Amino acid sequence: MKRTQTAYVILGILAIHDNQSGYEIRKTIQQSVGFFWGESFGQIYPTLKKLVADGLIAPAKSGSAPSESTSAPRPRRQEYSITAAGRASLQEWLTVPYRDDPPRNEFLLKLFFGIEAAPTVSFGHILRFQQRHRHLLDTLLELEGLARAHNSQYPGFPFWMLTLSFGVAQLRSALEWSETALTMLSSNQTATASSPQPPSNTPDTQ
Amino acid sequence: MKRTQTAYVILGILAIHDNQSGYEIRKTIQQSVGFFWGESFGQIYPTLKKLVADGLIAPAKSGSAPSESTSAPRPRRQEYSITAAGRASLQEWLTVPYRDDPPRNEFLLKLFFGIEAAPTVSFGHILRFQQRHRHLLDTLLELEGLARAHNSQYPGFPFWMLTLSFGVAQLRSALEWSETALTMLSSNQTATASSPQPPSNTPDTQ
DNA sequence: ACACACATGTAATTGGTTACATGATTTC
DNA sequence: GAAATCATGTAACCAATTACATGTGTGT
Repeated sequence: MKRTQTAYVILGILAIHDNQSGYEIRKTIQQSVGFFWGESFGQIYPTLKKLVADGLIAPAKSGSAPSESTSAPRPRRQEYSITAAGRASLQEWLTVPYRDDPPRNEFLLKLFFGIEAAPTVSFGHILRFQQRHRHLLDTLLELEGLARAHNSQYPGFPFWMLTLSFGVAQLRSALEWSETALTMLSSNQTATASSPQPPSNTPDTQ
Repeated sequence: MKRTQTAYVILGILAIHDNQSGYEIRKTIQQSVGFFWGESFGQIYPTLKKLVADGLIAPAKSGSAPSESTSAPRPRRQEYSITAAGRASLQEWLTVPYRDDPPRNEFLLKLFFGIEAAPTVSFGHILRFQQRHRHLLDTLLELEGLARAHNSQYPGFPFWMLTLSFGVAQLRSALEWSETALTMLSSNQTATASSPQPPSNTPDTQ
């Protein structure tokens, strides 16, 4: 049966750790697969309903601390757990060859057209790229340490490490490349040799 | 003014090489930025019309070989060239900090949930990953050679090489990782040590 | 004769983000 | 009492893919 990728992320997350609310699921996603996968609430909540309708997950009678009053003062908050059918569906999806989404890298695109802009422009993009990647690498290494310390007993642990080490390898190679790219660009810029003023710091687009 | 990314790819391509038809533009895209950017006809043709309407590109009086008959037997085929306004728009876009699209890597996702499936499943994904990446690396290195031989005189050349070397670096690092990943997986598979049968070769999904 | 590359376009659908709306609980 | 976080949901919008429709020119 055809389902969105979002559905399978949710199933996968619940397969690892049951009884999570939509809100929690999103946080878990960010903290585990966040560096290569994102989900928004606008996608998660509708998908949860569909999954319930299809019997792949089941709403749990909200777990801890019933707070001893009948009228249940706790805010409406729904936890879900994966069903046997859900696990089966997840497993089936896992065996299907992954499809690699057609790549779209705006950074590389702007770099490719770099000659059309002032020399500092591309330089600035690469600097920004470097900053972001350094930061991500730090985060990932930290995450790796935490995981090694606290999660090594989980059966899925080796797979988690695999994805992490992939991320680390890619980031390291990207950072190495960025160094050579910067030197290449500055050597090619003959005339405009005023100290390359890095453009106003990460004005947070998007 | 807000425009789609597609619009800027088209502008960029026409900035490098003018007078191309929609069909050609797409081919050029595939052959130049194809390894990190894709465009479909369904996107290109409508965008071309919009760009004309906005005065960023102009339909050219179809160039070569008017075939000397008045009724123009040649199939309708429209070439476009970039206008001054178009070039300005491209340059403006180039200065805007790139936005990195939230990543979505289904390969890593399936690998992350690998424990839920039979051990050979993840192994198979990585093998497939390896094959694809080896192939892409070959293509890229070939492209690099061709570019060095034929395009080194273009002013944009250094930037093209930069994107290529990035791709090559990323692919190499990914391939290295895949080797260690395979050995890790096979060492972890204690019991099921029957020679790990690679699953039926690349059944071309999507 | 057939297949393949050239060539342009539209419609349906999808997968997804963003913004909006609402409200409770906790923490400072 | 203000701010942050928890918590759920809907509506509007969007970029883009896919499939469909149509036809010509070229090479075998």
